[in-house]
Amino acid sequence: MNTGEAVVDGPVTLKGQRTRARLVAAAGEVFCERGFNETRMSDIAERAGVAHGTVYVYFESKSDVLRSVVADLLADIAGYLRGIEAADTAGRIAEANERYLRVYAEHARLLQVVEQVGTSDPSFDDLLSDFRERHVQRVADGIRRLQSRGLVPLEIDAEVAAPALSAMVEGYARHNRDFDVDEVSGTLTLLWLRALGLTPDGQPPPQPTR
Amino acid sequence: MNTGEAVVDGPVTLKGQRTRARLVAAAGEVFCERGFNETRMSDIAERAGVAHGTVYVYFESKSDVLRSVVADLLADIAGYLRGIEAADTAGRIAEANERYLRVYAEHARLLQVVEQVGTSDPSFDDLLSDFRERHVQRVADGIRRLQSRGLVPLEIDAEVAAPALSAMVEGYARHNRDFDVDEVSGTLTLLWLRALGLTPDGQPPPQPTR
Amino acid sequence: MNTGEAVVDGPVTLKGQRTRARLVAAAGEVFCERGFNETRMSDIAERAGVAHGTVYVYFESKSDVLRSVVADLLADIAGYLRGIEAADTAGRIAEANERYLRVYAEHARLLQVVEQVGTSDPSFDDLLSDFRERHVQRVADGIRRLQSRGLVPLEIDAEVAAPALSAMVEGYARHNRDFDVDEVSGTLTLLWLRALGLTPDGQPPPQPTR
Amino acid sequence: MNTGEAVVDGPVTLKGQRTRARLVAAAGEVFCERGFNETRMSDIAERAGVAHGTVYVYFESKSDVLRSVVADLLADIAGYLRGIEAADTAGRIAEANERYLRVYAEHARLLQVVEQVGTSDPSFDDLLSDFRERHVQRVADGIRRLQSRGLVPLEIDAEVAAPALSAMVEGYARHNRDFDVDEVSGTLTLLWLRALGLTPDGQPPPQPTR
DNA sequence: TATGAATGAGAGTTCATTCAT
DNA sequence: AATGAATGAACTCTCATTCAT
Repeated sequence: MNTGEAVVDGPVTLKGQRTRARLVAAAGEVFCERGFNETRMSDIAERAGVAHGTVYVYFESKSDVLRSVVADLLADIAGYLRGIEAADTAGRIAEANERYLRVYAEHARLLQVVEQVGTSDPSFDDLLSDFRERHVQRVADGIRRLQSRGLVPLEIDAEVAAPALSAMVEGYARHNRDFDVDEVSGTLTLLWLRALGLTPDGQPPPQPTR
Repeated sequence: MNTGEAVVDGPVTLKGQRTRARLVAAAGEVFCERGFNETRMSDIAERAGVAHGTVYVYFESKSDVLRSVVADLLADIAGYLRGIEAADTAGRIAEANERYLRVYAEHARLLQVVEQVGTSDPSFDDLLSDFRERHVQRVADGIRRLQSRGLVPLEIDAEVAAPALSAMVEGYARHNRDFDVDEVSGTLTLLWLRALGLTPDGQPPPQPTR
Repeated sequence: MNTGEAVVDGPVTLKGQRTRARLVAAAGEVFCERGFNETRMSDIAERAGVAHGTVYVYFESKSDVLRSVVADLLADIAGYLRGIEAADTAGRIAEANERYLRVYAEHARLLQVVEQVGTSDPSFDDLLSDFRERHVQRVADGIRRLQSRGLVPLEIDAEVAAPALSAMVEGYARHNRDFDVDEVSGTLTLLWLRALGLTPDGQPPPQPTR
Repeated sequence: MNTGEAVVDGPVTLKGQRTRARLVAAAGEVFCERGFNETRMSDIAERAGVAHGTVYVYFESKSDVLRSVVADLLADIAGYLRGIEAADTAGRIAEANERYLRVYAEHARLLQVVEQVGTSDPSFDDLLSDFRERHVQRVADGIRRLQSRGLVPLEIDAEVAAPALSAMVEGYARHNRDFDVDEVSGTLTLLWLRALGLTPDGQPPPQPTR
């Protein structure tokens, strides 16, 4: 005796859960291939191997499908960026950048699609903005910590530098199709460190005169 | 009966030229407000104060309207970025960044819309990519020139640094609504210079030991 | 495997009978609240606290559910109208009208819904027409009996008066939401009696000259 | 240079006005034949001899089409009921009833359809209720006038009698398909007059003793 | 008996585009 | 050059009904 709706509560049975998962996966693929507006609900259904109407058993609308896809996506990305293991400053920055490039490259197309939708649906814009904002704030905190330790000059405004450096890495990944992470992440990290006044080993450069 | 088509040759009469101009201006506005997909041809016509069908006197399709809008836009931006006047390295970089931030901020929404369309129509993607690529190449040339003069270390890969630093500035402008150019352009230029190993006066820092 | 179908034979077990009864009751409620077309099978199921598919264990279609609801309804109404106890003519008419008003008011919404469906499904139209026709014929018989006893003038066509006076009472109830039966039934009966040429005590008025 | 929408302002050209009129006429026919829910927009278009989408040039939705049909209908009916010419009381009542029966019979099916829709869309219910209420109030005013002239006994509550007698006539027409107006209107008027205590010549009966 | 996932025909609605005037 | 009526393909979403479990 279950009066709840699958759309709201999620599927109850194992079969239902599998179908829903297939749909989310299929939707992710098709959105990447065709973009959001150009994707038909029937494309998603077909890709998942179910009937047209089945999509509406699990989702309320096409936007709702995308929302589920994005939820999975952001959770995936967040997990990927967590757990930096390097101990020293330069190593941590290098590792963070490398991971960012890697995960961004992997999901570039889908992120682009979400941005596309965000242009006309603010809720998706918010989703990305919030995610990015959290990331930027972590970076800003890191910069301020380095400043308090005297490793980064105070003349650098962390509130500007954090979004700027983040944008540098994200923007590189965004605008360069199929780059080799191993090749570019070194240079990007180098730029990042120098911009903050750190040497490649994470130390401030010797400053004889100043 | 007129042998030439207005759509191809452009309007002949003064009245026609004015109508066409009104339509392009109206389209720019409406695209910014609603995005491309959400804009109806009738919205454009209404905003321009003409009948629905009149749009097709001047344009072949909705995409064609956008193409005209974008042509104007990119020409405008290109003009804006041209003619840097500062003489020294740091000043030129500062001026370029400031102009970029300013023009980007002014047209951010429209650029975003073009990108949105680019997601599903490669011709618009190309338009932006080519424009950006030309900009990036100018930056890369600049970096290489500085390297050849010994002002920027050779360990920096200009082919990576140029798109990265460009992305830093563009990305900052993209993700920060309504920032104050005067406030941030200083920090961004500072980061740019330091990243390349230049001091704020455009000189390489004194390097006593190395 | 059971040879008899529940839908045709009615539920066998006590549990089944209870579920079916719950469904009919739930359907009656929801039909009243939303109308037939606007009611979803799932609304009925939900209201009855069973799964969507369960409705089809007991009913063949949505129309079939309504048919069951209507069967209950008409039986209920018929029972209500039966067993007039008053002995004299005026009293019988008054009692009949009062009961009619009362039972109609109670079930007004559901009757309206059945009529709504009758607009496109003649079988429901027939259900109501037959029911009404039986009622009208009883009234016509009564009028003719009064005419044969000389209490109602022969110039009144019983075949017209019966449906007309019935419609007067039904129509009053139909078009006046939440009227007070006790307040209006007196006037309605008075009109009815006078129309037939009877005084409030059920006697024809003294007719000195004619 | 017309920026208004046809849907709101009505068609500008003669051709448009004709098409709109054809659509309203066609819709009236099809609604009568199939009922509202069972009528497809394409049925209306087909009947009017235009393409599917053309309906949406003139109407916003299926309900909007019905609204236009009803507006025409009620205006037509109101015109029909206006302009009673008889001079004496009984004649006026007879004429009013006859006209009502005639116009109701003519539009019975469409009125039924509107009522059907009213079941789930209160705005249509209101349309009919308001129309009926105005009619009833005119009747009530008439009864009160007769009472003030001593022609109708004060014991009759005009607020009940008016809707009741109106319902008698409407209800008769509603429930009897294809009746002959000339045959029944006499009896109905007779009942109406007697109910109010008037003789067929519109005078109160001689009341010797009372 | 009961469940709830799955189906798919079908409806209303949208809107870029065409075209007669 | 301009109009605005007309088109119709295409799309999203609904929901009664079926069926495997």
